[in-house]
Amino acid sequence: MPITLQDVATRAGVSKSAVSRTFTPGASVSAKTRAKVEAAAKELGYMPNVLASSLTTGRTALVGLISNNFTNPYFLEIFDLFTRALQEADLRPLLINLSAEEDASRSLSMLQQYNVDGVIVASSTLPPDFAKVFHDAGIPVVHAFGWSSDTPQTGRVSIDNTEAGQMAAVTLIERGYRSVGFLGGPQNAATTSDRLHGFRAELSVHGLSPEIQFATAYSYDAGRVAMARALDSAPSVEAWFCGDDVIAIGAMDAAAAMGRRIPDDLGLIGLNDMQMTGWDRIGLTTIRQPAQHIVSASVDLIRKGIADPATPPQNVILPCTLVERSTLRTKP
Amino acid sequence: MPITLQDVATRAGVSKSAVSRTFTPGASVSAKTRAKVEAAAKELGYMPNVLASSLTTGRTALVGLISNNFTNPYFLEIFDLFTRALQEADLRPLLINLSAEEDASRSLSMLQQYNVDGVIVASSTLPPDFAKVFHDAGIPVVHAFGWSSDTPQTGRVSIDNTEAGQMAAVTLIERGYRSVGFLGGPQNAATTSDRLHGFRAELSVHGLSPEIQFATAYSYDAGRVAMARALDSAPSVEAWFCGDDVIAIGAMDAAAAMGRRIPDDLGLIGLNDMQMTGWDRIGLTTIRQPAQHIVSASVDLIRKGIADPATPPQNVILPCTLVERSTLRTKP
DNA sequence: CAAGATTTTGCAACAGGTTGCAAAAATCAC
DNA sequence: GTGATTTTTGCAACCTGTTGCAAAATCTTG
Repeated sequence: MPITLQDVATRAGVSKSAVSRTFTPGASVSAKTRAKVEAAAKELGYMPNVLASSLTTGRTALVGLISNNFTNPYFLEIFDLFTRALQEADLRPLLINLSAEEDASRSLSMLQQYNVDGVIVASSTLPPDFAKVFHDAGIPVVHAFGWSSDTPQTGRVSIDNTEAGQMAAVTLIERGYRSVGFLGGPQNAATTSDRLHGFRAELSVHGLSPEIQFATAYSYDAGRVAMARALDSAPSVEAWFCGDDVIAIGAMDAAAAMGRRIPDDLGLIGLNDMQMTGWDRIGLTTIRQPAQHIVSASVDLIRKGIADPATPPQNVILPCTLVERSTLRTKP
Repeated sequence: MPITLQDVATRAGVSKSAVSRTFTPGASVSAKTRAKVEAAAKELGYMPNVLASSLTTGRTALVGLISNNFTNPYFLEIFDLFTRALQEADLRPLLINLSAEEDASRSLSMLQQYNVDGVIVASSTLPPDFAKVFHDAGIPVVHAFGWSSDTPQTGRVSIDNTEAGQMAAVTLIERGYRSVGFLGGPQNAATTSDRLHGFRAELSVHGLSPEIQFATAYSYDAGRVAMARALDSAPSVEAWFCGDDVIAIGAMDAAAAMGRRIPDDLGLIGLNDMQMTGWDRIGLTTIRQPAQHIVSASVDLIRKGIADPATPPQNVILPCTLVERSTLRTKP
């Protein structure tokens, strides 16, 4: 049913090769034959079959986009950015939702069957060696939003989470908070421990040390229960640095439910700066990840990796910035 | 580099055909050869190349997942459900973000190049004939979340938006609201007009007719500006039926900003029941779309369409339900 | 155990392209 | 215009699997 190379060749009165070359950038075809072929192709409505050509070229333009953060609204923004950036680069995202099983090797074999050109791991909770599996299999890979301070074996694009933690500490201290807490995301996530590390280090410079709590997930509910627990066990803490905006929102609601007013009775600072933190009824002060840049840098890295598989893995670390809203008291 | 059929065949001392048949369900292979082949395949770590086999079988297990709602948090829930359901069915979502250009034929040719087995259009704003393009090209397609009352040419799974509008009207009337408004999504969306139609019809039974406003998008900002305008032009309206939860949240904030307390001074009812409507600081009363069912029915339809391309397009219409929270006054 | 029926197997063609190579055509230099 | 270059072209092999077909092997049955 669909039009093939051969059909076009016959129609244009040339060989298959000529047609193939017409559609291969940089191949040798004379202007005349190219014209004939293009005319025939247009008449017939021909579209080369990417899959067939991938057999010989080894290229599919398919990129695995793996994430396990399908419940954090921030990631819708991330997916929006990624799909657009990939489309722009003429790459097609093959989406994998890892919420269920987090087995890298299963994803790997699936993506290998489809001959993906590269893989983007968009997750703050997947372990750093998750991406390594792809790298070891010879597939260009970049882990976005998940940089941590341990050995960099694969491409990474992220903020420096240690620095983010430090920025949170600096901010809280500036505002005169002395008794502060860290309400992190899942305890085993590499990003969480980096953030905690930076937060702690900066505090200790000022002779302070934080109360510590972990939410079990990057979600409203997890943030809410963690904060309820925290308010109970450490009621005197004046301000909390939350591991993520959505956790912070859960925390806000937990605090409100216990009659604490924000920011008068309790300060909160989040991380990410997802859109809805700017909504009136949220107004969360937060540390902004440069999502747009992280995404475009990731796609750039993948493109380079695809263009030249010998490219060594690269790390890109981008700066984050404070976004002031209304969950911290102003300078004392 | 990767292991091929031939490698396994040589290793196992059989022909390529034998290996191929071992991996083809229902093919004729003796237990002995199957065992030999499986052993060899395991040793070598062989994985059949889906793309190569798609050449002859015509099947890729790829499903185009098209949406243009990458800014509405509700759709993250939808993507989560779809990716899981597809994975469960051994289908792979090839994601297309149509936020930029909404040209069906471009998506079509892209997806044709990849030989997708089917297409799911997950959108409430794309026109009903968007999906038709795929259907006409002989690709099984289902339009989820976008059913409207016009002629059904393709598979559709959705709530009955007319009924949803009616349910909103019934609810508002029950609560004693007499002066009500419709704050719809984009005016040209088929779902919007159905909702308006049902809303209006039910009101007219009671001798009422609604104030009408449209937001320019399904987004917080659009809802906020539309409501600001609405409060200005129709300050006496007591309750609004919003086209969507995120619009409703924007509307809540606009009302709050103008000093209207909810639900005392103004009632609001949304549609979708996305997770965050249940957050304390939102607490939106809304009409729930059975997202889980819509998704699983969509995937079922696609599977049927793939299994037997002669299957006629089917429509599935699922019921919605009211979820009471705190943006409507209680019965008078 | 032979004849017939059934199952298993390998060959070779095929799916829709790409590409190295040598022949053919066009271009250039003189 | 001729020979040397350069460019364009088609042939045929190849990419990785699948499948119709006929031959080979195995199983039935009397």
